[in-house]
Amino acid sequence: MLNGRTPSVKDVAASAGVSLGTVSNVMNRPEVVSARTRERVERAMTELGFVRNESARQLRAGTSRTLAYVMLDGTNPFFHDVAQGIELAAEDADLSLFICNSNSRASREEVHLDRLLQQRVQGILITPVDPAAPHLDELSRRGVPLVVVDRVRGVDNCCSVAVDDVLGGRIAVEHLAEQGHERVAFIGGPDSLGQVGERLQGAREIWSSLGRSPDDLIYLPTDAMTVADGRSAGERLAGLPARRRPTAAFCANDLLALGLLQQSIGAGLRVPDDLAIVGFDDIEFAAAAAVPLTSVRQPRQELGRAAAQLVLDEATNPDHKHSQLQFTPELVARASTVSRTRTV
Amino acid sequence: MLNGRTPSVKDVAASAGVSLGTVSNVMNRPEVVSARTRERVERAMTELGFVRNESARQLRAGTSRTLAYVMLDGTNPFFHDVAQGIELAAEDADLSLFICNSNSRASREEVHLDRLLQQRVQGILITPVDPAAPHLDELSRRGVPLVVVDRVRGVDNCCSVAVDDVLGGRIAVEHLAEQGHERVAFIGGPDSLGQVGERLQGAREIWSSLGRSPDDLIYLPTDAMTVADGRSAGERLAGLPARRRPTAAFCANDLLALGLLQQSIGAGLRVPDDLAIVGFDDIEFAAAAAVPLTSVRQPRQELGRAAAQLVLDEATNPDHKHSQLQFTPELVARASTVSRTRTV
DNA sequence: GTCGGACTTTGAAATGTTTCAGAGAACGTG
DNA sequence: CACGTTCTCTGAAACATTTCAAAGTCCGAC
Repeated sequence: MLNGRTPSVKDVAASAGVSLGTVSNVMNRPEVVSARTRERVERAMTELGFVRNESARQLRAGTSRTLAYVMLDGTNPFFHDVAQGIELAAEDADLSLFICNSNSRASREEVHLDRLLQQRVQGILITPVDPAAPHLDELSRRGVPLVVVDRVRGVDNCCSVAVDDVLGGRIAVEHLAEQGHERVAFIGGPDSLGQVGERLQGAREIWSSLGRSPDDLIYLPTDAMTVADGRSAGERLAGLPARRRPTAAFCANDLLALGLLQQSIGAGLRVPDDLAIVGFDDIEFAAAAAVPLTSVRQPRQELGRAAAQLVLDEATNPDHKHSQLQFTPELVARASTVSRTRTV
Repeated sequence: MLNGRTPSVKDVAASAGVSLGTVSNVMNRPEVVSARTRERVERAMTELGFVRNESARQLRAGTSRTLAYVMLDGTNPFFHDVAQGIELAAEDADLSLFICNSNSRASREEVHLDRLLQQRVQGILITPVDPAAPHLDELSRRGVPLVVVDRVRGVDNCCSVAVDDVLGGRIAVEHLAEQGHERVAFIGGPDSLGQVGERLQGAREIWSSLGRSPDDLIYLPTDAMTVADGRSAGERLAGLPARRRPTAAFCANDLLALGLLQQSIGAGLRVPDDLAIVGFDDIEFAAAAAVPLTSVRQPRQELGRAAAQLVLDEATNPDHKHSQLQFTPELVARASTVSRTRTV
């Protein structure tokens, strides 16, 4: 009857001696079918090794069972933690999660979005290359539930989930000031990145509100936020005349901080005595560094989980209101700023 | 005409004044339709904002346009690099890649596989929790193209891609011996993991072939292969009586090595002078460590790329033969074993 | 007995594509 | 002007599900 073909509902129905509709009922509302037939159908299903064809289901039912996350940079563990949070929420809602990676390339991002549209996914979470990109508006216009993660869009035409970056900058620099540092570097870039700008802004705010001179908060811009950029920032730092050289650095993410840490130790500096370092994100590897890294923690999994919940609300709740969630970052002090502490 | 509905081929056809079939032809074999109509149809498509419904396409065409990778442990960057390699190959073949994460839980793995089956993905790549699990046989029996990545299955009923772990163990320990170490620790576990066993075996082989006593190669088993396990191994190492204490450690992966490095430096040891450390995998963070880590490099992206090619071959080539690809690992010497070297 | 209701099951329609045999049109050739 | 070719286009069938109105069955109450 079925020669090699993978068995369909029809085959199951035939084998169990019932109609198509009944088999479908067994799968979708088992309570309406009598125990006797249900059993018979279930036996037939396992005997034939039946596996529901999700394409057909989706085509007819009109609703897909997957969410998607387009992450920005696969080499930064931060985004994997966010993805993990999304996955947990998706699992709770019994959905699959499609993870894509734009690798910071707008063109790649567009290709992914296009495919996801074709797939008719139930909702899209994204950390966009450029939050202002028109193809994101396009999505909203089409009515695809959309949540921007770890970024914010100018307008409130979609949900977003992020952390208060200004506050993050404040607490990082406040911590350094408390440790007695009088000259601090801010390392990060490009400053076209909203977050970099905001973290720097927070740093400057608290710095001046502590009565320090703006000249003592030195901005060392970087091209990107990788470990390599951190290393080269370290070299630039070392090249500064001793009088102007900061005794502490606040890096806009942990990758930079890790690079700076490596470069500094390699150059024979003691951390934190010669140079204190604060990172941002608090990825796993921050705590695992040779000198455990002080970092501004983002609730990474929570970010993802909350974003998933928003996208689900938009997908299922007819009177959904867009909202911009903002989490509060938190300083985790470790040995890279606090001498003789062994917090891990 | 279409009230709120997303437009279908039928709508495009109506709007362009052609038949369904012609619209389909424009999408799938543009060469058979005249330039004039093609243009007209294309205009209609953009005007209506038509997006092909992939479910319907797949249902009718019988073939899906996605591959899937079920990764073992999302917290280990190694697997993300593998995934990246797969993604590149998928991109070349114009396929989407579905990334799942079993988090080392067999139950989670099964859920994912089940969904992928329902999705009728074109092929599955997997780093399984247990390469001998019966649900993997199940897949082969169903005829789903399957490739096991970074593991090998006992029998040759499916393709696999891995690295020569015995050789990896040999070159790591050979390197340490060359550096003059007389007592070496092997850190890793559980040894039920095939790879751990093989790396240990390689270590032992070369050690004895160099005429050293088996007593001087100390096996420190761990519960898992995380940074935390590396730290606790470091504590156990420190607890050994000075006479028996190794001067070098070979860790079965980089996470362990990073943990060991952190613990050692925190305890005031100098690396490599007091303790030399070799890792395995050569993840990005190995090179980024405060003391850059010597590691046995696996060609991570290549692994993924090769696996993807195998799965595609199985999916498309009717006389596909299963093969077990084995890559050759390579030692990357850095400062954690070689004093006053600044290789990064 | 018959009726009404509760509980099951059925069969056909619908979903949005692709495919393919064949219908039409256009045109040069004999 | 009939014919064969070549180039385009069409229309219906097929894919595997879900849904839902309607048909059946059973059972206790009157």
